[in-house]
Amino acid sequence: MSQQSVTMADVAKAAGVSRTTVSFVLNGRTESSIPETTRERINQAARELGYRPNAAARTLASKRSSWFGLVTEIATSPFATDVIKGAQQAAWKDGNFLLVAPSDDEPGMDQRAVEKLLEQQVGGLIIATTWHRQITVPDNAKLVPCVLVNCFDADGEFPSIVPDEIGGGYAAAEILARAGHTNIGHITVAMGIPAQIGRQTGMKQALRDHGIEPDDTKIVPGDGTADSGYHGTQALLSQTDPPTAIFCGNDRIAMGAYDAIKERGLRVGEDISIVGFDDQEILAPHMRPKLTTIALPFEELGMAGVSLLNQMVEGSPIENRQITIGCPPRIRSSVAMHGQR
Amino acid sequence: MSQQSVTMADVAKAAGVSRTTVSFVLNGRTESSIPETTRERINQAARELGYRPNAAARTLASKRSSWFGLVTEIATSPFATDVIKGAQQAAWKDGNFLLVAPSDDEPGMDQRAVEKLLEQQVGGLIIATTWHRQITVPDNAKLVPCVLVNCFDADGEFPSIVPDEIGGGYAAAEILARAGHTNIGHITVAMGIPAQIGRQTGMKQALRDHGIEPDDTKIVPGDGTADSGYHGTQALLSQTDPPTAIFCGNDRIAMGAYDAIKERGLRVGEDISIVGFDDQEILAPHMRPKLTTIALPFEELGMAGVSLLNQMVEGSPIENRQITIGCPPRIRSSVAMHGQR
DNA sequence: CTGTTAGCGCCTTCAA
DNA sequence: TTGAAGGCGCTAACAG
Repeated sequence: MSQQSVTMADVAKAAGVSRTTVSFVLNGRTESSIPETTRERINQAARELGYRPNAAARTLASKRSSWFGLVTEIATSPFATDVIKGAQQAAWKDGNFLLVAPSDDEPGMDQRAVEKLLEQQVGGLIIATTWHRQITVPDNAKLVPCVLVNCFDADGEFPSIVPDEIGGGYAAAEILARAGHTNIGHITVAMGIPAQIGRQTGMKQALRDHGIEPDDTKIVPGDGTADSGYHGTQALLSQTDPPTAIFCGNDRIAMGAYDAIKERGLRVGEDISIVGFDDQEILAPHMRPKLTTIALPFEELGMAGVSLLNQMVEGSPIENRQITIGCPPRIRSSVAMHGQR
Repeated sequence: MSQQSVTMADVAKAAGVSRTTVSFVLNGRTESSIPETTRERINQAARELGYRPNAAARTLASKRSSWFGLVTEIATSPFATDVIKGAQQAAWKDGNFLLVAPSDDEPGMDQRAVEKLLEQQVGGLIIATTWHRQITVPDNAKLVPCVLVNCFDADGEFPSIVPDEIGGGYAAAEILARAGHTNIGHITVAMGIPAQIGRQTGMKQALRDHGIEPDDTKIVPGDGTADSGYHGTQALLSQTDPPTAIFCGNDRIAMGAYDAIKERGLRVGEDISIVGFDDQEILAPHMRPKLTTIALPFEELGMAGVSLLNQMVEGSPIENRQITIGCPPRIRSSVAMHGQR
């Protein structure tokens, strides 16, 4: 490090006071009130000398660092980067940093990542995943406060923050039902994952609440790819009584659905209504017609993660160990009113 | 921090040696050779006690930290996250961390970000942007080694690493020319930015090299959105001698182009060939037909950034201050052979 | 209200 | 080959 090194002692000397005094005013301690003039003198000296606090020294002396560790595979995938963004913003606001360590499928890597993070004296840990699922948390993560984001552990030992898949599925189906559709298809994401289960459950609930009996023959299993959306849509539209609306398990499925619909000479948002899920910013607003979809609140997940962590670090009791965050609808142009009531 | 605190002194005591000795073996110093038995004894003691080095103490004492700072707006945008990924991997491999600080449009914010990073004793700085462009670097960034990634400063004071836009444009046009197309349209990204200028320049060069005289009436200015691709394509296809192939300035433009083409009852990859740019992983491989495009080497940019930084920190002379990294083609299914030679 | 005094955990030079 | 001692820059009791 080639930084010039101006220390507190230097500032103290220049201002003609002791290091303690400098430490107090520079850290804005109010408990012992120091004359405004002294204060000013010190601040000025610091400025003139170009004093810059040394975070390592501070961490060492105070035994508390200004950063949290984030271990995640997200850094490796473009899908959920907003959780990093949210976490970062929240941390940054308090002058804290996020140390992000890449998570890896290779077994044991997570443990190593956590280990490195602990060496850096992180005050807390966030473990985040790209897609909502169950994980097993490395043991050493228990050494500091730790919260799970977009994932959860089997026995709920760690507080976790996840999207409200059920609510999202409900919202999606409701949009369609409210538009007058009664014959609604669904193409799922990969079977068995929380997103699939939750969204489908929510959808069925919404249908029932709107007086529509869910029909399992209208639900075709997909795998989250555009291809599965394409083929799923073809299957649905080939039924004898084809749906007038389809709730696609995610935006990419919707992308495939668009293609299948257009290929049949039908029009999305007129003949067939589509609702997606995820609200991928690169995709949804750019489709033709622009896709009505349900947003995954990644940024909020990240923010909630650090704020929960903050609470834990400060020792506040946390009331809610399983926080679920709503998935808000993004109404655009792929849904049409259908028939009359 | 609630970590149990086992220090080197503890290990030393347990192993019956001095702290110095412990420090030497734990850091793998070879210069003074310590008996294998002692070594083993120390390692075992460390393991048993659960010793974990304290990075803050190490940084303080050695005056060199194990991290680089990355200031970027990328953390805020899903478009170029791979540069973080690449940088992180490269850093992580050496046991180093990346401290990433959000960059902000608000003037002065970058300076503040750099300031915070310097306080953390970063050994070097990377400044990265989402899209290739010129920036002005905050003054304080000069205090440590600093490299620019996906951007550059006006007077080339900082080493910078950027994608080879010209080469990419050349490759795109060449794919089309080699497929036998001679009437090739182009829809640009936002006018005046390096991507637009470089790609267009490369394209024209490729055409000339293939005996095709560039025709400016075939070049329609866009703005990088799917909408501009849609309208640009309509314009192109309405010409009296419409192009048989279109080089779209980016993948989203290509997305719009697909829609316009399909709407006219033509088939992408048969009647009209399309080449994109960027290779957005969420988009390009999911389009129908899958989009042939030119990849932006984000990950490599990031990796090159930290490896250059490593060199600088170690004081190695750097020969190349302006590194440009190739944009490799991704051949998929949107280009068809055209006519005979 | 301000200054003195100890460390924090580790690295590193110097002796032994 | 190993041990002793000093110091990195800062915080935090505790005096004055």
